[in-house]
Amino acid sequence: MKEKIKTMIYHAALKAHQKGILPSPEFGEVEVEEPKMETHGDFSTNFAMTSASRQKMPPRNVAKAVLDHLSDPDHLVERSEMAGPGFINFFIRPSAWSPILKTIHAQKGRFGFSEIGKGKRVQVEYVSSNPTGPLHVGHGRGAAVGDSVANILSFCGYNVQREYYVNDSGRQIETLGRSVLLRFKELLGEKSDFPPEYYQGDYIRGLAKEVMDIKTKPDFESDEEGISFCARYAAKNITEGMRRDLEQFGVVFNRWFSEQSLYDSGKVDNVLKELHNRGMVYEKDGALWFQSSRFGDEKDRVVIRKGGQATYFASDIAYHKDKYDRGFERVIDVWGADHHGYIPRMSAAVQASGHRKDQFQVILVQLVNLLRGGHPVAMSTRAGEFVTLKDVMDEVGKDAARFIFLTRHHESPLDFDLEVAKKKSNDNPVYYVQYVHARISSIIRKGKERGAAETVSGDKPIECLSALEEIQLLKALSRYPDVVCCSAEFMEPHRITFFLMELASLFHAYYNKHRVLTEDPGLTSARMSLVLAVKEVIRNGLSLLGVSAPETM
RNA sequence: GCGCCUGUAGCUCAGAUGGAUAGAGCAACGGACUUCUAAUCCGUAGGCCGCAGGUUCGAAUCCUGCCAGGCGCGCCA
Repeated sequence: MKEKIKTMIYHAALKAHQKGILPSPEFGEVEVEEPKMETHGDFSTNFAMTSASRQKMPPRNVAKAVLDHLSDPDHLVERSEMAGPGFINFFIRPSAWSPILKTIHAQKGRFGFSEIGKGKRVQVEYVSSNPTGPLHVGHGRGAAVGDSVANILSFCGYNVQREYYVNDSGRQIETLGRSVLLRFKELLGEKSDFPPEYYQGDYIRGLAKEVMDIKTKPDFESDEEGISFCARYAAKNITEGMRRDLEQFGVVFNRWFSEQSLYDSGKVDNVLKELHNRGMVYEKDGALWFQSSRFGDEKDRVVIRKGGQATYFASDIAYHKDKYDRGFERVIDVWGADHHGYIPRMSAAVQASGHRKDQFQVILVQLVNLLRGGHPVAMSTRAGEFVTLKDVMDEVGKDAARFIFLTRHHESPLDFDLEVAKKKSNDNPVYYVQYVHARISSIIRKGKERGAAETVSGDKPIECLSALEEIQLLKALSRYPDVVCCSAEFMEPHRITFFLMELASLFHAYYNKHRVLTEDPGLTSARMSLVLAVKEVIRNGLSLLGVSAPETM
């Protein structure tokens, strides 16, 4: 609808120019918005104001020229007017909204899809938590955001791959091995001072017990062998646990990419050699530095330390190069907001390997404050005490957790209250939205019992949908494709969440005021068509968020 | 000290590319179930959009400076 209005304005301006009323043929982009106030119509444009200087005419004269040349072959507009300093407002004929139902019923679950991605290959990497401990709530938010962004991009015509980067190499893994080995030795009766820099959580003891089951006696040749065995065992085990938790959370990756594999295949060495050949690395103070400052970072960064070990950054350079080598045109990383200082150097690395700056984007996800009944839940990573993602899922359910994670812009901190998330009331937005789906499902069932089933084809006359609440619902449904598009463009799933809450609110209001199943078959059919469309869009939107749409509640 | 993010109703938050009189939910108060699911709805009230300047026809939105909070500034990950 909005697009049609844009076209109308453009054509009117063109015609006015041909008749010599508007001097310039340059119109710029025609912008159309939906005014907040009903008295300003259904759509409004500031076209006259933005092109006033170009046309060298007062805005109101430009507006008049456009208004005088509007043509409306589909008869969408009931009336149009000039307002204020030069706005042009359009009032849509109420019956012009209902054709959207036909589109929805024809496209079903694909309604709102688009081709803006043009099949472009894009990779979304998310969660990528170190395999040194279970996933906690913060990772859950990252998972929800990343997964939803991937869903949305895919829906908008991108060829999306979902990837998890496993940091299964380096010091932290060694520390993990040491931690497990030490607990293992404790189980064998050795006294130890467990160092504070080791992983403290109880799960380490659990892993040590499992190691004990495999190695019934301390038959490690050396500590080194023990560490390496425990490290490999623990990392594998923890990664498997993450995979299970994420699956329960509805998140499934196309690929789990091992950091270690980058070393094994020589890709880290290769990328450093390549950078060396191109003069982008240099030695200083016994270390090897990458010239990230040439690409906008505030200083150069070490890739090989004095002792000869590569930094995490070195494998990250190799990893990101590999992403582009695999053919991804766009790479999106979802990171915790505390890593934001890492963006400039990563971006520099991407540019250094010959890619455009805009081919690499990072979505920063802010932290989650876990509450219970308004009071903070104590969590200390150092002491290894934290509420895991699995705990939260088991307590509040997958749907509530995912939905609530997506009720905020990803860059604003989120209070997650376990009590609220469990509540089955208006406080809890997920049920508010899902309830719409269940209510409509119930109406459909009742309708079928009454033999109204065959009237639900969606192709029946729908002119009788003229109540205010019906027009509002139709307008909201018409907006959905635009919402999805924006959500994809800005990588902001919360736009869909908010849209769904608004649509749900409109539906509940409608439901309370009007009956769908009436004595009038024509009216009943039209209303069935409307609520079926609402149901379809609710399900459609929820699926982009990774939330289910129940038939009954 | 430098950099990034945030600051909107009592609380939690929306307001993309600047648009007209600032938007929800919660909490508070008052109403609505003999009806297709009350996990719902209707009504009332609530605001120097952190502060001060600037840019222009027009600013919550853009620029500058302050104030407050969070995060980051390693040859850690």
